[in-house]
Amino acid sequence: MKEKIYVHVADDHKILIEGIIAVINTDKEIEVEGYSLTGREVIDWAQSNTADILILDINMPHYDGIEVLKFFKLKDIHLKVIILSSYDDVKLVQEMVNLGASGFLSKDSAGEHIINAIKAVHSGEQYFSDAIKSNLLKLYTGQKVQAGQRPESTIAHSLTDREIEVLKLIAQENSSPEIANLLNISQSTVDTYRKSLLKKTNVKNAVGLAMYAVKNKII
Amino acid sequence: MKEKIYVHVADDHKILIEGIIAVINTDKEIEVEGYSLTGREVIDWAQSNTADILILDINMPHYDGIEVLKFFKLKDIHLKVIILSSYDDVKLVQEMVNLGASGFLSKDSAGEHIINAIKAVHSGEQYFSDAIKSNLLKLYTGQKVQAGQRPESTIAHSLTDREIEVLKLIAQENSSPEIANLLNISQSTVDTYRKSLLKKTNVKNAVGLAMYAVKNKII
DNA sequence: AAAAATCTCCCCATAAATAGGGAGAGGTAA
DNA sequence: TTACCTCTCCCTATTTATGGGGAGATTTTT
Repeated sequence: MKEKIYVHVADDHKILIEGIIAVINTDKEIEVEGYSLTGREVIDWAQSNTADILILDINMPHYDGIEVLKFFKLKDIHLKVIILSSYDDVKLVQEMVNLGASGFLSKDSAGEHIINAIKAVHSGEQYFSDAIKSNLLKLYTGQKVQAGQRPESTIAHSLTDREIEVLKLIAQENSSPEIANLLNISQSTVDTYRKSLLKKTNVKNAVGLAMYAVKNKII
Repeated sequence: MKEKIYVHVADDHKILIEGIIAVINTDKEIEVEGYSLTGREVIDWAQSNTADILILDINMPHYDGIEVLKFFKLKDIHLKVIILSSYDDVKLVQEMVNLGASGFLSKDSAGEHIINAIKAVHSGEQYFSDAIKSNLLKLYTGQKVQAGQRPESTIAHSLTDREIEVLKLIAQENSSPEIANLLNISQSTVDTYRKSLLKKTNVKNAVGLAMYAVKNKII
């Protein structure tokens, strides 16, 4: 008999976690080791984890999915991560994959896909839900997207790390002087980021930036 | 033996639906009659429904939960509805209850609460998750909130029609001069609305207003 | 009728955001 | 090496936003 695959689930909605556990329990090869309700819990758990795979929601309070992945990278924690997202956003997928995620599941997808994703990722492959794959293909037309290989690319007008940081803080109601303090840079610099953000996202003002952040799940 | 309670589940995330079904199946008195993935499906289903209770997500594509409730009211469809929301927002609860919802469950709450909510609502009571109740109490301090009775609304600081109009336009990236033009009022007036909006919603700036509008489904 | 709420407009003042420009340091890729 | 990108900072200037106050006209509620 095969050895079991141990999975940890992180999502701020308990109902969803219970659903995932219920689905996973239908498969004898996979076992849920535990779950976390916030990003902070995930990070605490990861220090001494025993699971093979982490199923990670992007939107969580106290460190979101992106920050969790960044933490893993920083601390050199090598854990196979399957992202669970409400949106089939390609840019988000790119960011996640670049941060080390091995799979990307849309919450729209049926439960059975979780099983497939877990097994694929556990055996070293990458797994993307169909909606994601077709969205990816739409973007990379002409460019070969080989299975299991990371698309390199640079999507038009993609935001830099620092710009995303500033964007988050803008969307969290911070003013430029406040952001300058939080990031320990001068207000001039923050204003420079504001300008480039407005240009790149093609919105009119800070409200537009906040909406952009919401749509693209940056916050 | 008691007769069964038939439930219909509406949410755009299939995984969550499966989770709810799994949880409900642990109770012998309750049966899931079917599910819908969009608001439009719910409306189609409601024309010839056979269920006792509808569990309704607020955020769905093609007619959201609020619009579904409005449709029920319009068509005089009397169906016991339990709202499923990501936010414990009191104002949202108020709106939902005024639109005829009988219960309000946060997605953060554990699965067992669904069972309790279904049974309570089926026997004619109202059901609110604990987070909601404590939030409500915070608002109605001093005012008695009797179980099973609809709070007779007018939450402190509810927004006026005009304020909501202005709020929408702010959230759509318009500046004060632009809004003044659009509504054919002076910029001074628009600024007055901005001020009262900031006070009532207790956010810091226009970005906060936009986020408030998103959370409360005003846009 | 009286009270309350809503919509409208104005004054003052300061803080913040937007728009244009330039520019150096450091790293990466062609 | 050259070219490019990113991060950082500055200057100038105008437009918006915020915060405080007051107040008349109309409608709704009590």
